[in-house]
Amino acid sequence: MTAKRGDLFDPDCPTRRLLDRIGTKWTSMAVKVLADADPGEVRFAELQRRMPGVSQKMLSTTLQSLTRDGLVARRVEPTVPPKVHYSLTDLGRSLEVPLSALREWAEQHMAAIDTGR
Amino acid sequence: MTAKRGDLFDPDCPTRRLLDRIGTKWTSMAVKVLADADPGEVRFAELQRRMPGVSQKMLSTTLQSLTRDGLVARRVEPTVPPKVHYSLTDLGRSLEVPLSALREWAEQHMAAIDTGR
DNA sequence: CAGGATCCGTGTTGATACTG
DNA sequence: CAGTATCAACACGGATCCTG
Repeated sequence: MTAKRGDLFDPDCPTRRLLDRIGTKWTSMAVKVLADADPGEVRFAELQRRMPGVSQKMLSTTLQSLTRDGLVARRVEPTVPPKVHYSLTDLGRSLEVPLSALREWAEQHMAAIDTGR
Repeated sequence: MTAKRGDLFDPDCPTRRLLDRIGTKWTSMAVKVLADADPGEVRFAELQRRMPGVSQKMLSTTLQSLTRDGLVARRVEPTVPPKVHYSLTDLGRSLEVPLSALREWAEQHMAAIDTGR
């Protein structure tokens, strides 16, 4: 609130806080998997299947964080056993725009970066 | 090459590797400071002055990483004492485009995220 | 002036086991 | 199925001292 807009040097700078979130190991991958999901909704186990290497704990933590931040919606079917569906919110989808721009840049230039070293 | 444990989700995931870099604590700030720099070149001590809170070690580490990746150029004046100038490369400047889009998103939506919790 | 070397606290990640 | 709980390992970041 009192932080100046665009002030990267403020500890509460929004850009840094955003990068703290999408920069964590599994967040960006989860967002992409959800964005690419065919029905829009993906269940927990299916998410884990599409994110090779993620542990249950980390997937759970990641999804909780994204849900708290309003980027992901969580819908529970109270069946036995329960089914939990995750999907991007409007906010999450809006993040996809700059994020996909970043992905394009990454895909175009990271190879050059690797060979350059 | 033998696959290492933990990161075999996709042998080529440039996006995550990019986020690993710009998601670290000081990288995005360094890029922005260099992008906004008036003469384009900034010396080590000046960079540290413009990045409140960064330690010598972290600034050094950050700049080495950026330099290895070809995002930052390092120019040394062999004087005594030496002067080292840092600047963005063309590649670094091209990253500024998607990165500034991300900054705009952050400034517009992070407040909503905070209030939403 | 620029940055390397070292030590260390802390947070994040991960493996494993357990539960409603 | 969809998590939670616990413990251990490790990388990150910070403080400090040292050097060409």
